[in-house]
Parts: sequence; structure tokens; C-alpha cells
Amino acid sequence: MPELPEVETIKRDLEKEILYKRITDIRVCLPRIIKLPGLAQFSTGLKGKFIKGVKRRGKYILCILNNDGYLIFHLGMSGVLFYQRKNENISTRIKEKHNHLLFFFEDGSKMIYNDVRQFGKIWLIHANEKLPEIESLGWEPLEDSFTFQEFFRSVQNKKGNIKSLLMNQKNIAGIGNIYASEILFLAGIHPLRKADSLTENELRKLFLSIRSTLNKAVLARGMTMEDESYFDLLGKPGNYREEVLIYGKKKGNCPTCGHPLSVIRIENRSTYLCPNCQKN
DNA sequence: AAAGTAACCTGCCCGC
DNA sequence: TGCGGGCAGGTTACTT
Repeated sequence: MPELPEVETIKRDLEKEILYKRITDIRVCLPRIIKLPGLAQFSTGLKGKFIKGVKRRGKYILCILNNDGYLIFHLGMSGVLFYQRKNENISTRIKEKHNHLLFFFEDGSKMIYNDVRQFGKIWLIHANEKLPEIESLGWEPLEDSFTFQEFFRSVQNKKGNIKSLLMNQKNIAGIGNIYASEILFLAGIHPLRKADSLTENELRKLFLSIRSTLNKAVLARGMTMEDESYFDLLGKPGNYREEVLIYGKKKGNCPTCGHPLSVIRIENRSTYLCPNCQKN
């Protein structure tokens, strides 16, 4: 499911719904998704704690506990977090058999981690502990410190195609397969263009496109496609599907010039483009 | 050093 | 109706 806008949406929902609620119990149905620490320490480390803050870094959600430890989620391809108030049930197509981890709060509410494909990962670490996966992440594209100068520096002299570079989390964190296509289309740049062949002008367009595409998608609360594999914390779909430019429109036409869109494969991922507006 | 492939999983859709 | 192949929002490891 989740790229930066979807993860940011869940982060904001968590801030609204679960802060300061004490965790009374944990149920782990699929131990494999917990990467750190062991199963027993995971449960005992969380029982009696509460979450006092939530951050996002790339596609990771970091819950700060009252002992300054971190409960960290990466939702993989199909991970979903659901919050249910007491005696409340969310009506979605999410199937119970894919509930892998449950948090029970003192007020009778609960939070469920559901993940069909089981690619998601969860960690519980101490205040002074670091995760290499997070330490190695690149720029946060929506932060003020990510200026055009920094973007320029992070792209110049890089070999390889620009789409793969945009999706490389060590360069910029949070862009996945959907938004890479959207960003490059808006910038009018072919996804297979070599990064080091882009002119400063093109890079300026691309930089603005990263910012505006992601900002727009955050405002829309992310993208829910036909398969409905993404929902926010309260089970509502994201509205970016009303605004999506080309992703998923296999037989669609370019919203700018009307030319039929095409789909190519880059690193084995479907990549949408308009061959007329995005010349290689 | 970069580019390709397989692996980790389940489910759905399509063609035969 | 059933089966096989391909595909799905991610990441990592291993090979050319």
C-alpha cells in the first residue's frame, strides 16, 4: 500500500486517536513480522506503556513511548493499521485472518495490524537504539531542509535511470511506485532518462513536481485504488484516486495531450507514462 | 558500479 | 470448473 502520503495520513490519525492511551495487552498472531526484540520482550516491553508522540521517516511510522523507546512500523506492500473504539467495528473488506498484531488499550479500544502479504515489519527499540534501515534513509522530500540545491546535488553524477533514483530510499525517502510515475509525468520527464542527462531546468521541474505531487496526495489523504488495499486508521479510503494523473490507467489517455498512455516495466515494476509528453 | 533477478507472501484476474 | 501465469502500493540479497 503505502508511500509517503499514505504513511503520513496514518501518522496524523495516530496522533489524533491513540496518544496517552495505556496499552493493557498485546496479542501477536504472526510472530515473524516482529523483527526486534524477541516475542516475549516485545510484549512485556509494551504492556503498561503508552505512546506520547508519533513521527514519520520515509515510509516508516515511529511511535514514541513514554519510556522514550520506539515502536516502529513499516507497512510493506499491504500492511494496514486500524483503530477501533470500544464496541465499534469498522466496516471494510479487511479480512480477520490477516490480523497479525493487536494492541488493547485501557479504555477498551484497540489497534489492529493487518497485512495480507506479510511484508510489513515491526520493531520495538530502546531510546538510544538505532535501526540501520532508518539511519540510511535519504532526504525527507517535504521538509524545508530539502532545497533544490540539495536535490540537485543528490541527482547529479548519478548513473542509472531517474525513476529508479526517485524510488531509491537512500536518496529520497518515501517515493514508491505510484508517485514515481505521477511525479515524472507532471515534470514531463521520461522515467528511463539517465539521471545525469537531466538539465538544470528539467531538475527544477522535477523538484517542484516532487513537492506538489506529494503535498497534493497528503492533502487527499493518500490513494486507495480499486483493490481497496489501503485505508486510513479509521478505515476510510484516500481521495487521491480522484486526482491521480496516470497511474493505473492502462487504457487511458494522457490528461494533457490525449495520446494513449503506455506502461513499461522498470526493475520489474509497472511504470506509466505518456510517450508524447515524456520523450526519452 | 549498475542493472537484473529472485525471494519473501497471499489473492485476484485472465486466458486456456 | 480448474489450473497456471502474471500481477499487486516494498525491500533485500545475490548474481551478472
